[in-house]
Amino acid sequence: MNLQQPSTANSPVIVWFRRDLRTSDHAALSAAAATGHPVLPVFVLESGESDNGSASRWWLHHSLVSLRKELAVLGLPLVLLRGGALEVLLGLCARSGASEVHAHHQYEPSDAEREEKFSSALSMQGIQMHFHPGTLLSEPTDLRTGKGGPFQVFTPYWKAFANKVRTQEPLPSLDRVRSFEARDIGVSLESLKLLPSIGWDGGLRAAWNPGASGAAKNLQRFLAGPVEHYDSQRDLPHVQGTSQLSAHLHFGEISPRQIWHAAKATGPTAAPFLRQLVWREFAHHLLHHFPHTTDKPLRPQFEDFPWDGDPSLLSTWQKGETGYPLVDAGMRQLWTTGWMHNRVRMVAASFLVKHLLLPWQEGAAWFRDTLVDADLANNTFGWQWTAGCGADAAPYFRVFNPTLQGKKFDPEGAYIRRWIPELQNLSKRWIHEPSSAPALELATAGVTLGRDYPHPVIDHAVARERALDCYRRMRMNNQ
DNA sequence: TGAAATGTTGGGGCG
DNA sequence: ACGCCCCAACATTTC
Repeated sequence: MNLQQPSTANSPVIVWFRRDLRTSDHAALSAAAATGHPVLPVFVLESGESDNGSASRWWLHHSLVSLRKELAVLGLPLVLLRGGALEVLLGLCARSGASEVHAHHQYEPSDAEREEKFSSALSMQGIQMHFHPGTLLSEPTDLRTGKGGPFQVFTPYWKAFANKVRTQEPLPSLDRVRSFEARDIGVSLESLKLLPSIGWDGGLRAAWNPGASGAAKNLQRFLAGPVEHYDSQRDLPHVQGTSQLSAHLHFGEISPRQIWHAAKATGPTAAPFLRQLVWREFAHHLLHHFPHTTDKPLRPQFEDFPWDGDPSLLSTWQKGETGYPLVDAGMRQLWTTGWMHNRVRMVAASFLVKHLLLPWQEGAAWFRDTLVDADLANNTFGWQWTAGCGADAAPYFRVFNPTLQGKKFDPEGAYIRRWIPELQNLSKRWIHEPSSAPALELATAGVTLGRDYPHPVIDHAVARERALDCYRRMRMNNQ
């Protein structure tokens, strides 16, 4: 039976916005516009989405505000709906008489299967569903090892990427687009309740400007200077030496190929930064081929690793009260701004799994809850890398010394002072190890350990030995 | 995209 | 002048 609705020149084409909240270099929007039909942009808030931490929801709210403005420039509305996307889209097609839906692919576990399901369910109703690439520079299945399997080590992946992937130029920008009259359809942005009910979001507002224009601004700032010294400065947490694009990229407010081409145009010095973009590709490649790694270690010998640290220390870590300044500064930066410098992420994450012996899954969950850039693929990859149980992983015996990392990457203590004001007046000699500072130094700086700033929750040398011991035991058990 | 322990070397103080 | 020792600086190995 043919259920196809009569498609007229006035029947709309729906653009289903997902994590691609931009109007430039937007394959789905461009394809819809090219049909000549009126275009109906829609965003569907689904419950139970993986990125539903409060910080992430805050970002989404403001990103939708921004998208609505951008669409208005093209003469388009943005319809907001909530519920299961399939039901919602079917309903919207029926109501508006649409016969085509365009969207970008997404790449989290079960997305591929789900997109299959969408395509067939919609085609049953005579509606064409088109999923476009555009969220990544390469599809997760594009690159294969010589043996035909997925990569598990970055360097060979990087080589294959450099050899095979040709990144297209971004799409030409759109002029006005024919719009579909969407009156009386959809709900208000406020009713999505994405904003926090109590005002804890001041730090986020001060730090970020969600949306495509904020993304463009960060890219421009980065390419105007920091990109040149990226290799040496990206590890300094008190310097704005990184692109600050992670959250914008996660929500698709800017496309990876826009970044790729803009960076490349600045010359050969952009190479280290471009390589960093390919880590994102690698993380998505891994998650696609090993979807179970969101909660299980990639390397099976870690299945029953004894993560038997004191569970009460999880909240100590979350609050930034471990007594190790670099770890605490990072955790407080995260809580306040929804973001943490990457070098500090490595140190703070290593501290949770190796010093505190708490499961990396707990850390990953906390990061998903609090990061504005919370991204399942990147986050999963990063945590497994840190714990030593993932792809291209840090060997387990590589235990970061948070004090040394502080001295090395924050030699003046500027980052510590920014996020731990109670240590403000401690000299750079002692700011990374207040618990070793002479009593006079502490007194002069007005710091009483245990009152103003905590004693270390565990001694570094002791923790290191304990972690190495667990590793040795695991190796024994797997022989 | 470590850190700590251990090993090696070479300059200089000193008898 | 010579050998001995100390130890800082660097290199290598181990976890």
